[in-house]
Amino acid sequence: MGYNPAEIEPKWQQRWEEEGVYRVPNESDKPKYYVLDMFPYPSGAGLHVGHPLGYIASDIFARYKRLNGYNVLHPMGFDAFGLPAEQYAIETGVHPAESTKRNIERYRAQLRHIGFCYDWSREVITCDPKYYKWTQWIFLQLFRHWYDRKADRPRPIEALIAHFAQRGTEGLDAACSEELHFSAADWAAMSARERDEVLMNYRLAYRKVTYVNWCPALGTVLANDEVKDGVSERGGHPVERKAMLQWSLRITAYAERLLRDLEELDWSEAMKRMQANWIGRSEGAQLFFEVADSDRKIEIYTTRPDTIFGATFMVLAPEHELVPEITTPEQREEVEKYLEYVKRRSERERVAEVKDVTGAFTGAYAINPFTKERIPIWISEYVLKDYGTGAIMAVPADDERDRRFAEKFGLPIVEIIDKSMYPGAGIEDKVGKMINSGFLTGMEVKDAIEAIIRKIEEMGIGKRKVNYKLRDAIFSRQRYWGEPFPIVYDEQGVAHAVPEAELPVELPWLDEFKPTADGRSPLARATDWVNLPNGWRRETDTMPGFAGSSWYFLRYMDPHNDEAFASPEALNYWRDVDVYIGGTEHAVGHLMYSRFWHKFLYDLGYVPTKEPFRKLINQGMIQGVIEFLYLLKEKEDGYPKFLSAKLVEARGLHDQVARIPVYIGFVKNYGSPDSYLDLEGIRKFIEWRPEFENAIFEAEEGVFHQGRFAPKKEGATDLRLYTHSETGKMSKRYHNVVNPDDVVARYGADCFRMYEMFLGPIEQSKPWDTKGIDGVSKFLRRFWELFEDEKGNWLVTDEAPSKEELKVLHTCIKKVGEDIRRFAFNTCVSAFMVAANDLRKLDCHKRAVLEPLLVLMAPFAPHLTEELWHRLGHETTINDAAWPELKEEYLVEDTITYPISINGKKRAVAQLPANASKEELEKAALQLEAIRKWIDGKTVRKVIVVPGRMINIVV
RNA sequence: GCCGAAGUGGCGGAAUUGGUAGACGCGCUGGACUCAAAAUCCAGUGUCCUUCGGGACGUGUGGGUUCGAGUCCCACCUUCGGUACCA
Repeated sequence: MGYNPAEIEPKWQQRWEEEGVYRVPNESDKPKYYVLDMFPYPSGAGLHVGHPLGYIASDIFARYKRLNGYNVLHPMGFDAFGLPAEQYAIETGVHPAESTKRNIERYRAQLRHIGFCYDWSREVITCDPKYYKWTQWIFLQLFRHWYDRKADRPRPIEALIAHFAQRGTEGLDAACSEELHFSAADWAAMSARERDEVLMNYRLAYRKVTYVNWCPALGTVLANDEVKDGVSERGGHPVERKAMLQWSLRITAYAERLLRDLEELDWSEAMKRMQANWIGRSEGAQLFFEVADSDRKIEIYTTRPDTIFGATFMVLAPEHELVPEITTPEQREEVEKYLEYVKRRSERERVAEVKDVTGAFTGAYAINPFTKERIPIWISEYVLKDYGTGAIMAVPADDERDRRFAEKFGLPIVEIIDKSMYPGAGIEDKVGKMINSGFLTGMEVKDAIEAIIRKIEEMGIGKRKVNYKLRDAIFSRQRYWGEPFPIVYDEQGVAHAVPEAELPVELPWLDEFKPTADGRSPLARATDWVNLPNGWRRETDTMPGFAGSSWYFLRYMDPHNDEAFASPEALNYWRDVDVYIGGTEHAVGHLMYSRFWHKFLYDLGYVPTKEPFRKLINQGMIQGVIEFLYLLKEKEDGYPKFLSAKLVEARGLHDQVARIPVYIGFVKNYGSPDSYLDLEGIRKFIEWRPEFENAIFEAEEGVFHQGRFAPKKEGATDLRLYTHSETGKMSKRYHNVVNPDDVVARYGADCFRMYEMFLGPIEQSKPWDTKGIDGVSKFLRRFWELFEDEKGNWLVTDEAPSKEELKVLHTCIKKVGEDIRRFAFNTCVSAFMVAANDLRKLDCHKRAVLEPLLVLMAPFAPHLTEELWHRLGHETTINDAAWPELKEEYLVEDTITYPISINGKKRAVAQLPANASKEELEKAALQLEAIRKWIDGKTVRKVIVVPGRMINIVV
């Protein structure tokens, strides 16, 4: 009897599954609605309580939409290719396919326990050959197309070949890596190999030389976040930048459209701004500087061509192709030393470093086309090869970094802008009057920019250009656990697409996952697979994590189709994702790539919408508390020694201790400032980390060593080894993962769902704290008791509800409806609590009130409401009920409680009629006793009355 | 560094459009029930002062706009996310 989630939840989960309650058809008279979660990467640690936050929110919204008459697509799947599984394989020898399968099963079971309304028949797993067949297929479409800027859409590569055969590059305006110029005759004379290289310059999926973080000691390529301070995070081995021929995707061809189409999206302004900044559109000029005493030219891009008279030196990216050529013999040694240094620097370090600029002089000079002066050419890490042209004209007077560079290396600074009439304008603000600038002198910056560009174009040394910070996406990984490329190379090294009929190119089974000695992917070891009978060879790189996740939302629409990635019928019915919920950590990467792929498929006529995700909701992270023990860096008498955090504090030993994360299950008062290990906790800790078996543990009360406790204080029998608590990521490595299964087992899924929502707004990050969950649990029991008392007596009656009871109900209908629509689920839970409290006070057990309330709460607590719904006599699922209609007439009040302020400070409240006029309200307020005492003897200067809101008297 | 977000009681948070700051819940305090404890129920709970009427202060810090600012503007501090091979 009574509310027993352990009984009703598995029962309903099973029945829903048996009856296919959450199966979604691809045809329906109802309007469609697509609610999507960012699918998880199934890590070995399992789901923690942070993951379901967004899933619960989307589940509530999907259920809400279904109750409002929509055919709702709400699927789930797994992003299953990726680095961690491969890393795990290298460490343990367990094949990624096996660990991934196991992890997915665990995730699936965990998700099931929470009672989501997923249509599991539509599950998508990116490492499944049936799925990645189509990832490869889309890649091939990219490979087979180039972007025609005139037509503003991709066209088949055959059209480009025809163009070259007829006219060479003449009249071509195509997205490319490098502007090429050749004639039809040149094209005709090219070898197959040369033609392949030319076409690579235009393909949307193409190969070029790019740099990777190569760690010779580990024999592997590292992700940027695996590199810290120029060495590998694991092991601290040196890392260098190594050039490799790799696949890239020409996302830059879509830069303008990716930027422009942001406007029509229902995303937060912050998110749109982040995407826009990532795309980084700028307007400026592209121009050439001649290298002195040479026929070489250096191409630069600048957003400030107006400052060219102040360009007193040039800086090239260290990797710039002209560097070896122009470096003079005297400077060779210095330049090479500098290149050696840069090789060890990560890209992030290179741009982030602002305090200390570094560089080297090449010995060569360029000619400033306007001042005609010889200006030195330097190289420096702050100029990046892949941004702009990899070369800049340095204007120390008007650019912060250039100025620092000039100051450090004693280069001339020529002031070119007078900003005296713009007080407060920063060095890089585009305002001021030009000085020392030849024909530009006296102009305003804005006019000067226009004038100089016109002049540059007139002189034929450059042209106006729009540039994007967005770079093409490197699409090769020298890894095993990813999609193989559907590409083969012939004897001459020319890339060919694998015929569509032969897709998927399946990933061969390997037992050794380390890359080869020269940095090629582990797949290179699968020689039987790599070498084809006709002498051709397969591509051995694999695709990155974002390949499979860039289009998975389309596959859910028609997940078992073997003829197409999804049928046109399914695509035309579901169209796009109406609401997409996921973390901000994907703000740029995943969302940008998905938008790019989607636009490409749209251009080819495969999908009916320009954008994949109409509305985006960003969910915050649920953080964990990390509990650290302090371990002295110096051993004491040869024993490791742990100190209570309070002792470390008192003795000021922070510099002399290391922090060892401890499993939170051992810690008393977990999460509070005075969390600690007692003797029992220490024993568990030693059992868990046997290497500390002989360690000394010292706290205020005494010392524990080798199983014995020596009290410092008389009579002490236990100690408190205080831990240091910090909020941070919930992660296996900090041993602070809270498993939703444990919470569900203790409180039930409905309680878990509501508590996660009750914690706060979904878009905010917050630490997980189990303490508050009792409140929600208590609420659910009280809610149940509106229907059935503890003794099992059914209380629901068919009496007509009172006006007051209807007001409680309709207040809740209004609040919950509004709040679900604005994704404020935390306040919905409060609204349910308020309603339950009020109804309990009114001793209301009437069906006419409770039944609609049940429907309101069904999205939040699906099991409990389904159970009570059936007990009320319904035979069909509550998911097919109708959302209760709001009747405003039950909410109107006769009187309103007005706050009355003097000079903006509240001094009194008064019940006044709701229909009173401004004048009546003013009069009533001035007559109040509590108000008179404030205004007596003063003049009332003004009375502000906002009907329905407040009254303010100014004296 | 750059881009983005957030700072409100002891804690999670509420205040939707510039209009009663602290809804709802946790915790805490007191009471009821109980041999006792748990559970449950009732009452109180921002801080300080108080003659117990009330008063002063209070939304990261400093300034500003306004009859009125948690909300708008300027500057700063702190924390979190991203920064292109973690997913």
